[in-house]
Amino acid sequence: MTERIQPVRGMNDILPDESHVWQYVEDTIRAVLENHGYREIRVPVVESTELFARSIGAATDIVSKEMYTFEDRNGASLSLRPEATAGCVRAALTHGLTYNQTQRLWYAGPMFRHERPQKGRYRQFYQIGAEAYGFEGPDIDAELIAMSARMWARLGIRHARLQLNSLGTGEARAAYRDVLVEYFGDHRDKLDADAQRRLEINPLRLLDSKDPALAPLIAAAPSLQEHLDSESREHFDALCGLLDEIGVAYDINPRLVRGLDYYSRTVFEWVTDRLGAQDAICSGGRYDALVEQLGGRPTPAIGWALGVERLIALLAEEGVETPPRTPDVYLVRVGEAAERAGFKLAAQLRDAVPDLALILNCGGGSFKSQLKKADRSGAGFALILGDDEVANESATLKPLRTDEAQRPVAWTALIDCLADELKRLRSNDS
RNA sequence: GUGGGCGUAGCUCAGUUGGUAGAGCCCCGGAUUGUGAUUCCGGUUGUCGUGGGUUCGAGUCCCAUCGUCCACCCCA
Repeated sequence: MTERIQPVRGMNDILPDESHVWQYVEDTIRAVLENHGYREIRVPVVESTELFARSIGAATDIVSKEMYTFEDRNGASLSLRPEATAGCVRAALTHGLTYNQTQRLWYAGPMFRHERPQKGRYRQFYQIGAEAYGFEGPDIDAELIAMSARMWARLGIRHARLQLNSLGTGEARAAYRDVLVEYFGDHRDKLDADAQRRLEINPLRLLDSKDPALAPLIAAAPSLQEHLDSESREHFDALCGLLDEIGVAYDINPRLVRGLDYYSRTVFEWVTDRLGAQDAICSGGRYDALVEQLGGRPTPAIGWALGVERLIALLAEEGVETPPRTPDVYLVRVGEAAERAGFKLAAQLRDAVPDLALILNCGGGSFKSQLKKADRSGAGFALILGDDEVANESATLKPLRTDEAQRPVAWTALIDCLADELKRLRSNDS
């Protein structure tokens, strides 16, 4: 045997047995997004490396060591997108979507980060995200958060909690950063190499360190909330008020800081205690400075992204059932004459009843094994075609999911019969 | 990038101190049956992740390598 080619590490196949769960999640979320007036945008998987360096931050781990970066044939440095916000903003600027207008957008697709895979973390992973441009007030923050809460409800997810914080404006955040650097700098001797590296690269992230040795130091650190500018404080209080009003519960977590440089003011994260280390299923926040940073006019912006794999894992963890769509009819053909007649019959039925989900048994097999397959397919009916049936131009319609008796149906009556049965099947479903 | 666990049939796994590769599920054929559940009989499936080494002999011991899982880091 020839040597097999292995799949790329951290990149997964989504097999037929699981793809229906993906479709359930995608369909449910898409419906909620569209119902809130968000419209789909599709942006490239590949962008100039510069775009990510300028938006996410050149010093972040994502950009400095996790991107799939390569040169194209002209020598330009390109990267597979590690997230889609940068691409959405770039597309908005390219096409003038934020010029004197607001936008509500959503996207879905694969992202790429060269990390060591583990539970809930893969090198190719799927995100669905929502972005809103040009909205100043806290009501859009609340809308985006409420929309995500509504998605969990629709999907059947119960174990997700909302963490909320405000980083303040860019200036306030920068000032606080300096205060933090000074504070932790004074206690440098208590920081291990890892923490010291964080202090250099992203001091805010020291606050959400998991290292218990740092806990006392973090607890005594100057608080972000105290350094919030009054405008951000008002915005944040208003957001909390709006969430209170519609009954969306949240925890204010002053240690919630985001890893991407572009965030400012409102930040939030939906976390769960059911998924192990990768516990964030959806996170986002404001990035009011990003549009300008990428060459546009100052434009307020906010968005979130959810991890589809994590959502699906959580769904399984919560025991949410997502049964696959089953066929309506499984056509069993026994014998050569039946195979020929059945093939033609199947084509006629499919043309006449567009909604009909019909599986044609191919490749033979005994009558018994075919019927077994029909049963396992979950079909509502087996339509049996043997020598006898062909001889008198009929087929035997055998209900599989009920105790009803099988009955012969003439070929000429089959289309009407199946249309009727389809109606019954569909009304039973709902 | 760092650390630890694990790689045996399509799937889930067993395989004693080194001695001729197994079970269940699945799949296929048949018997029984209420033409499909149950029960019974028969059948197919393996470079034991890969490459070296030790040994008369390696799935088992040693080394390397790849993959995978979990955690750190990072983050959806």
